[in-house]
Amino acid sequence: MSTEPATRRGRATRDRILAAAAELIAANGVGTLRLDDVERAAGVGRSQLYHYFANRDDLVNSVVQSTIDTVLAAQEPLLVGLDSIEGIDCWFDDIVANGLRGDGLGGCPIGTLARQLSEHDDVSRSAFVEAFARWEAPLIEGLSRMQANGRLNADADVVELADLTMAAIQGGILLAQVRRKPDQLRLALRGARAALVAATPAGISAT
Amino acid sequence: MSTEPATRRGRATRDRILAAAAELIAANGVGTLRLDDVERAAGVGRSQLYHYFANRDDLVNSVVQSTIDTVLAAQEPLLVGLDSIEGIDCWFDDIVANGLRGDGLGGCPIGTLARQLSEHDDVSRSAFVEAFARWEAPLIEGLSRMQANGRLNADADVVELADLTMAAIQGGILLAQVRRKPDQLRLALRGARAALVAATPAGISAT
DNA sequence: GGCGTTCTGTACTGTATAGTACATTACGGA
DNA sequence: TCCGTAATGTACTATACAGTACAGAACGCC
Repeated sequence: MSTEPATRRGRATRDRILAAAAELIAANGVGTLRLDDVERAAGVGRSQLYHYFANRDDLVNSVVQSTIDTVLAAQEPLLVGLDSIEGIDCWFDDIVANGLRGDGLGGCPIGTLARQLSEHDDVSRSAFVEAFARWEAPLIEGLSRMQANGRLNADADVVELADLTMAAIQGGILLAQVRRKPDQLRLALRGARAALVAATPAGISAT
Repeated sequence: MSTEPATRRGRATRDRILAAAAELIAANGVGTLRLDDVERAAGVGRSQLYHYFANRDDLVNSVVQSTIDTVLAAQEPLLVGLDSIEGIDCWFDDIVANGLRGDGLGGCPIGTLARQLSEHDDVSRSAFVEAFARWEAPLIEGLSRMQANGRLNADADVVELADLTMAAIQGGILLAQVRRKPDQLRLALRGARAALVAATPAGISAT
């Protein structure tokens, strides 16, 4: 069974396993993750793995959860300012800057993992649904505030606008990764921005 | 080694294997594809598999290639009319209508497969890069024609517009699949449409 | 400092499944 | 009708890898 560590040392070991597994997954994907490699990378034995995690799936799920938490926590500061086009631009810039490594890889672990797992794994799929929702919520709130003070058309559907923004982010990362062209993400976000701007009273703005 | 069939019967067998494998992959993903299942589904023995395909990877790659060809061929008729907002709308409608099954699953095998494979498989990744390029080419041409006859602003970058459209499609399918909400794809396309319309002389149009 | 609990090392087992060997059957041309 | 080649059936091997067993070391508490 999966056991929470009871000592400082145990906690450190568990964290090391988690970090090593996360890195391997980020580098090579979930499917090819081997426990042998995790052990070597974390410098632990087989028995540790099964001391802290019930089985391979449990380990993967734990990585997923902690990854989601980390990513969302890192974004938190920016998420409160999503109540103006300028604030959203800042957020987009941050996503472009930090969402990908230079080679167009490594971006948004949430989307990357979701793409690999949600196919046939219903457990983690729902975890991603929740993660997306948590990520999207601040945007919906921000857009709602914009609507409240007249910076967004009254007839705009904020949820739909937020949804299409999320789609643009994920699609941009996907194309950037497959094509190895980080710029694709920036372009995708420009599309979402156009849709947002089109829903403002000003209507059009410079791209 | 992989051998091309030399007789009608052989061709039929190879096709059956390919079809069965494609269906299994579409249903359960690439990673969990077992040769035993392919055999049972196609009604063939192990020796047939290895008569027509070098190994498992070769089979998967063949499925990928034939899937790409099939999807692109099916879209062909619509791809010639992408030189007006109306034509693009038709294309979008078709993608929404045929790109997903009712439950938000099963759409665009290209993107779905790319998501699973391109992570760590460079061979098939480049196949997807090419497939995306082939798919995108007609859109780029259409937008260029629009630009030539003044229906698109002269300073618009047609490649960038096409890229962001592709990103919207893929992101929409991803969200639709993860959230099991087919509607997400439609919204994502609305975002791309807004970006396209913003690059037209008219500037704004009804959504 | 003794004792129970937590933690760790190593060696093993079991199994799923990709790949092989080889004999046998159907086909197709001369 | 015969012969070579393509196609097929079955039974086997190899192995990678998840999961287990169990003994021993480190730790924390009284």
